[in-house]
Amino acid sequence: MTRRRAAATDSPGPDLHEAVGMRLARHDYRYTNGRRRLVDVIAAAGQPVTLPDIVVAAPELASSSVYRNLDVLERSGVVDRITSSGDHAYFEFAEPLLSHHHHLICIDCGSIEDVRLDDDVEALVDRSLAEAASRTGFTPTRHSLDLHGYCADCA
Amino acid sequence: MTRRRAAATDSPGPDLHEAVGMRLARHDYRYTNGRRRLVDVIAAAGQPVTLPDIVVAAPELASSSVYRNLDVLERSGVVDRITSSGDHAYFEFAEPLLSHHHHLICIDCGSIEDVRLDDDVEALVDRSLAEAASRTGFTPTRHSLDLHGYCADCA
DNA sequence: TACGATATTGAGAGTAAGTCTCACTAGCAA
DNA sequence: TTGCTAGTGAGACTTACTCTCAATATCGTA
Repeated sequence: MTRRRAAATDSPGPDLHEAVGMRLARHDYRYTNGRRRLVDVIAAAGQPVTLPDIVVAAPELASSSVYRNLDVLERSGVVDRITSSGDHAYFEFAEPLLSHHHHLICIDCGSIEDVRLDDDVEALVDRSLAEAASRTGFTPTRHSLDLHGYCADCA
Repeated sequence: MTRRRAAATDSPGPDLHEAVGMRLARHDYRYTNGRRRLVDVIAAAGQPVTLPDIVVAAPELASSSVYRNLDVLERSGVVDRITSSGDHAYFEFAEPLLSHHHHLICIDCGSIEDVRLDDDVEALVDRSLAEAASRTGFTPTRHSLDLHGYCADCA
């Protein structure tokens, strides 16, 4: 599979953990060893990961706890869940832990890569969407702009 | 739930069925009574529907056949599958049977509404994405631009 | 440091969306 | 009509994910 950027180090700096800890605390969650390990795995992957990816990278983590903690991290705004058409959901750090970006989703193998767009494109999209949403009484929290197609390996 | 447009009539014109039949034929699929009924239900809904929606509207259709036929319709380019974070996948007509649009996805109740954006915004998004994708060898087939947030009922 | 209250963990049972099987039926070509 | 193949439907099956509950880790307080 093509890695779109170099994998992070296995031990991310204290800033990431500090930011995650603050977000958890804001929601009255504890930053336990298991959650710290989970954050390490996601950081080390450097790309959206599935539950099997996580358990392979950290077999000492129980699946049930990983599912539960991914949910906790999502509620705390640490992680975003990406539901593609594949079997598993993908997880990656939410903004601003990871800068704003979008996804190239392979409709064949289900892999997901990140891409970034120009700021002015983002601004225009946000403005148009907000305008369209306000017409229906919808309160937006974020947008997701994904490109579906075939990755380099499956083309 | 807020309907974003009036429901279509229960009997869509022959043009829809003709277009669907042609797409199925192109993939060597037959346009059977069950598939025709399924197309009728999706057309009558006038919004993305889940499998339970379909079975409630047409109890004479067997779930297993509906799943199989949604798959056939998707392969034939008649229908698009929208995987939100809810329990069920949503289905709606693919382009050009339904004009290009995007989704307002409620992160509370999971409902999905359609919205349309200005053509120049769409063009810019397409250009930016195509450019970004080409850098990684990705071959795009379509983009999905969804806005996540709270619908008027859940806000 | 010790303690008590409580959040978290982990193994495994449970749930349910979606897929598969297979005998039967409908659709189509000749 | 006849024969061949695609499609159907009831229900078994798979499996991603959730729930349960006894055991354990965490944290505030003294």
